[in-house]
Amino acid sequence: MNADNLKEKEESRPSISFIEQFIAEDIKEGKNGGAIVTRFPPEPNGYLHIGHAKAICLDFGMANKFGGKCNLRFDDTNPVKEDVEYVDSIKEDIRWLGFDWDEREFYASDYFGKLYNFACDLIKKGFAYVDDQSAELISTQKGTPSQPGTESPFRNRRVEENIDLFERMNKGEFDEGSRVLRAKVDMTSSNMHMRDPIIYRIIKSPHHRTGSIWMVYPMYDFAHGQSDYFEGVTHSLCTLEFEVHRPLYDWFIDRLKKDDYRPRQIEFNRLNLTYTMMSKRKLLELVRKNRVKGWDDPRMPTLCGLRRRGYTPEAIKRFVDLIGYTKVEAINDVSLLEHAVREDLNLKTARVFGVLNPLKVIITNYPEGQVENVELVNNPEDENMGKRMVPFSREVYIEQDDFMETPPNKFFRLAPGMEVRLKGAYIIKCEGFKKNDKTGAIEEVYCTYDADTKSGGNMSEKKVKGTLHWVSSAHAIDAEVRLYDRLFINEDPAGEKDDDWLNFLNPDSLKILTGCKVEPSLRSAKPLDKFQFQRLGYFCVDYDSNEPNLVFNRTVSLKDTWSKINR
RNA sequence: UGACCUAUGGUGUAAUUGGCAACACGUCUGAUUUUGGUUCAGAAGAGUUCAGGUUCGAGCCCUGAUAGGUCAACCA
Repeated sequence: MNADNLKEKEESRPSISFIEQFIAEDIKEGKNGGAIVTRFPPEPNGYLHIGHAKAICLDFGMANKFGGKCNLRFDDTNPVKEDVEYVDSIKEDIRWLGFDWDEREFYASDYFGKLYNFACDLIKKGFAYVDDQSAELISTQKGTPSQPGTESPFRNRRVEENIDLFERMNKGEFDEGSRVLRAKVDMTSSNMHMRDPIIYRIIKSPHHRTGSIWMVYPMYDFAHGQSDYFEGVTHSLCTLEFEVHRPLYDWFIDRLKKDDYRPRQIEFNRLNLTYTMMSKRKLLELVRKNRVKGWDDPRMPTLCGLRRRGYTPEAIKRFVDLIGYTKVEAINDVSLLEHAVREDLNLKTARVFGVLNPLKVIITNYPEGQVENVELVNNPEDENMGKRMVPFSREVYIEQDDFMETPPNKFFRLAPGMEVRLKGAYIIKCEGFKKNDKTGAIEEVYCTYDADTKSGGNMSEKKVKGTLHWVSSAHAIDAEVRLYDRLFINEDPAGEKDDDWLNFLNPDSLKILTGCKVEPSLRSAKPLDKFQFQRLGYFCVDYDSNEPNLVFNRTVSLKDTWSKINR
């Protein structure tokens, strides 16, 4: 597939999400004067992962599609969980994906004043009250989904008393947990969120942006919709679990809005990936318990982890495009993500020679000390990527897997008496090998080469079934390669148990291979450069290496039909 | 026991709004290939959760089941 085909394919994609249809209808009906404003509202309490990428692509994508704008808004209403470290990383990751919020960077904390005033307004109109009860008592009074709640004895406090108490809550006169502000909605509602939801609580920890000027902080439900309103957001896209919050969202907007404009909440399905655990809480736990080296550990499904692993933003966006947005709780197959990565990297990456498990081959009839440079195409998919010269000599390394003493049927590589081509160089024939008597390991393979079969030469039409990658032993650079097998966990998230999820971590998700040999052209490779090691997969140069040599992370393996045949 | 949401090949999504169920991934064949990659050609695989109803005609509308999910944090 070339770039044009890909473009064609993308354009031919027929699906239009229900969200797109909703927005198109709203425009048609002239709602909000035809304006389209969306927002991406992360809480700065962790790093962004691939699930967020789905939301980001939608929020920015819909704005772009309809000529609108997308705001970046940090939902920082809970100071005990949040930190500037996360703010910075979130911005970096969104930019990496290729989206820009220009100057529209907002914080829910920017609206603390407005929200406070709105809360006072609700109190004055009899729509909110201070409750002195304990969390436990409030909780039991809420009832259950099938049984209505009962009203708090403080529900009908006088307005003046409520205002006074709320002000004093904010001055720090009361302990955390001693009082809350609740909206007066309906304790008998079938929707639990409407049973006089708590809208303000006392928190005395300093906020990462506002310091200690506030002692009361709004809850999500009291901040999100209003923030949307303050910013002129028209379409507030969020995940399915917020569906039951929508009546409350609308309830607050009804009491806040002063004109025809109103934001609309639309829910879509969250991303679930097989073998992948994406709960922010659990990712944080992995980092804290040092089960991974950090948020950007290449095993992490975080955007920075995937980046370090060698994923491209284009591949991630393509994947998101392929899975679509619906209201079905879907579990997407990682193989589709991996497909998207291969599709993108196949076009972009230079092919290089690297041998993961070296086995020395000695070409007995090749002159000792002779070195010749053979010419190789960097990327058969893209001529513009040019060619390179790779040194060839009497001793080369091939992959251990590429030699078998007693080969099975359909084995097209090297075995006693068999001929293969060393890619870009000569056809060689296996004449013998040295085996360790004790371990049975093959230590060296002896071959002869046919000088007339050099690539590009006259006799080069001679056909052999197999072509091997190789690295000249005298010129090879030692490298370390980290192989990643799937992202994370062995079982699908559906089967995941909450208590012992750490045991689901795939022990094979990181294998480190040392002593790998790579061709000398890689000496100039820079961190995050990506390559395709012939027949082995796509690899990305790591930036977190204490070793003097190159370290590669395997991005994704190639489709390997041989191992399937072998199975 | 309640409210809300959802149900289409193995997986994820479509179906011009009521007109022969299509696409992608995956799987399997074959061809080309100096990557067992890529590319190309082709195949198998669902009759749309079930039962009724409306209609000339239903994946789509109606009724009722069934299954799964969400909701009872001073988290977002």
